[in-house]
Amino acid sequence: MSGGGGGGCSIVWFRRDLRVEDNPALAAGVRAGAVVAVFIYAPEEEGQYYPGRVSRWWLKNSLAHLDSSLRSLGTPLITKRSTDSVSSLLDVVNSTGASQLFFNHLYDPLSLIRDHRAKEVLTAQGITVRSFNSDLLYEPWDVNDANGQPFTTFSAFWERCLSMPYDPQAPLLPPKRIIPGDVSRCQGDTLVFEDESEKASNALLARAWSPGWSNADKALTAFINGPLIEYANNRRKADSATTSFLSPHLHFGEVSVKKVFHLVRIKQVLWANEGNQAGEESVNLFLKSIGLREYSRYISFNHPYSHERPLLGHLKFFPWVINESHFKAWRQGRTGYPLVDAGMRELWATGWLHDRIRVVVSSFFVKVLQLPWRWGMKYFWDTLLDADLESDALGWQYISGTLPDGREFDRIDNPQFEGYKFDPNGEYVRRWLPELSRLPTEWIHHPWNAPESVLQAAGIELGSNYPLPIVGIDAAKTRLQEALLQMWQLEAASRAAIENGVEEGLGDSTEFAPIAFPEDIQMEENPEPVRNNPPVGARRYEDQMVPSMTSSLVRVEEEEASSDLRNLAEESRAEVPTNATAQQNARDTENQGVLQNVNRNTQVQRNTTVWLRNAAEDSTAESSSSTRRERDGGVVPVWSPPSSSYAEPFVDDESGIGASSSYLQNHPQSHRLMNWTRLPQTG
DNA sequence: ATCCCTTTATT
DNA sequence: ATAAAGGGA
Repeated sequence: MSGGGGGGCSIVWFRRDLRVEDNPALAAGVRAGAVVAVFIYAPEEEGQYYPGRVSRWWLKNSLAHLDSSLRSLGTPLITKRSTDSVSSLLDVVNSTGASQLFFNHLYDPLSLIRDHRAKEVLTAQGITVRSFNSDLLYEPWDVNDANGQPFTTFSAFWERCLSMPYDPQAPLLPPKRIIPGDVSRCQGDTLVFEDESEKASNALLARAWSPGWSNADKALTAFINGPLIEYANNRRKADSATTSFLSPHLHFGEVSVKKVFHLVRIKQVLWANEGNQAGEESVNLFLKSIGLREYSRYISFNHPYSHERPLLGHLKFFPWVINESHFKAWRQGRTGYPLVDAGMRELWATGWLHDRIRVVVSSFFVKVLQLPWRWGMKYFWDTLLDADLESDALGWQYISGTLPDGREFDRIDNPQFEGYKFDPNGEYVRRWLPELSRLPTEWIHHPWNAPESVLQAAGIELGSNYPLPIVGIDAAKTRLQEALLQMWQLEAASRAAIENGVEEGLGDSTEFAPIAFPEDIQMEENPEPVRNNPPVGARRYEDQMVPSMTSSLVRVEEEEASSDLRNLAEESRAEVPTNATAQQNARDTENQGVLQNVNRNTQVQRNTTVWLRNAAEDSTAESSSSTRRERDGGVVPVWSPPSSSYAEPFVDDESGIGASSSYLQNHPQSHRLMNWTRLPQTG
């Protein structure tokens, strides 16, 4: 039972590194001898962040792809269904006699804790555990400023990454063959990632996307040899298919960032030699987006609560508008702002959104609707094909103005102006909002200003087949000013209370009473009183209008409808207009009929939310010296209070958000993780 | 050169 | 919002 002696095989534990190329853990396993390749599916461990439907679809396909690659190299992928990854690992150890465990690092808060526990538990069993960097150019603990401190702004961080004294490791080749370990006594489980109705909803995804590491590799090559050179010019257009479309591949580690970086750099040198300025600029911009992904891991590692709490403390005092019908209107794309609505419908229909539009819809959510950003983040999590906790947390914190270098909080982006910026001809809006398709470009981004005659000619009746703005921009500005005033007052009061040593009651109770994500029931019930007139062609007008379909897809869609009837009672049923707007690239059109049903996982989420909350609360600790060093279930990274910075005052006035002085000094509640690097790290 | 205006980017 | 960068007189 000791797990075998020195001669045992190695377990390679796959997680979000679903590739055989440039996979250090796999390479180490192969080097050490016989390999047992394992994937453990334990979504309940993710708590509130149980993966969404489209994300699970991707995972399913990616695993199948990996399995067949591994088989062709000599060994199958053993899959385990679990609620406790670590005990499943122990099972595999015991049934295979493995003596070593190899895996690649992850940096989200849950993985940090779980992986640390895995190391402790397996090491205690006499297993040699080694872990590697496969997800980043540089490990977070290797990128520090001149004082050895972590960076607190992106640009400084990225500058440093680009000028590190040593290059990122060169990508590893895939193994030529793998000696299989003995898995005859190791029971694998068949993993189920979707139920019947989800299967139907997912049917169209495969037309637009090909999960799997070799497909990721093809996508990378295609991008580098194609759209990359025009990236700088095109990246501003909401509608163009000129982004890399690598994000879901990257999320699951189907392609290694080091390889991306490496290949893109080669192009850069080439273009630099040719004097191709635009090409170089494009490379820099694309690499920057890779850098943001790196930074998201960096932030997550250094501030493992960043998916739950604002990095700048004062935002915890912001009086969010708890308005579930606004939340619903946003999700359904019925806010009355065409660019926002088009984006939300594309998201709903396809699980995909251009980065620019992500900014537009999330900024609208936070600044105009003033809904709690975590709701929006959770919805992204549930609906995005490339849902990624670290990236999404960074994105939402940036938008919310809760990063030292984020947008200023009192700034409101006007969707009307952004519309003309990112979608100057209104094509994007017309594609996703068929009810506005006949509106002239002059009014397409602000129909509420359009003369009655124009609206009539376009078949639009505001408030009926397309909503009036649910919140006016001016009203939003006013409310935002008031809310900010209130926020600063509360913050000041809390600070005073702490300084007087009264007790941190005010601060802490708010801090740790994050506004709960609405329960699904609450979300789905109380159907909004809807518009009186169905849009032309709509058959169930109480349901949401969604994007137009290509005619070739309508048939599939209708089959889907019948198999999905039980969802009619819920909100998330899509109506399929019959007017076809075909054309454009496959990715855009072929996705369109895909339906989203958010929160299928109610049950699971309810049962498991507690885990996450405990973990987060404990690890974030109070804004005073953390004494909580242990908790149920295992060892966590040990926290240490910021040392000298404690005497420093908080930000002194409203201008503090963007203040240039040290973030950590101004925000001592943001603990640094002190001794993580002391944990066994190899590779 | 210098000023003034426009454009662009912001994680 | 704002600051930096670019362009034109």
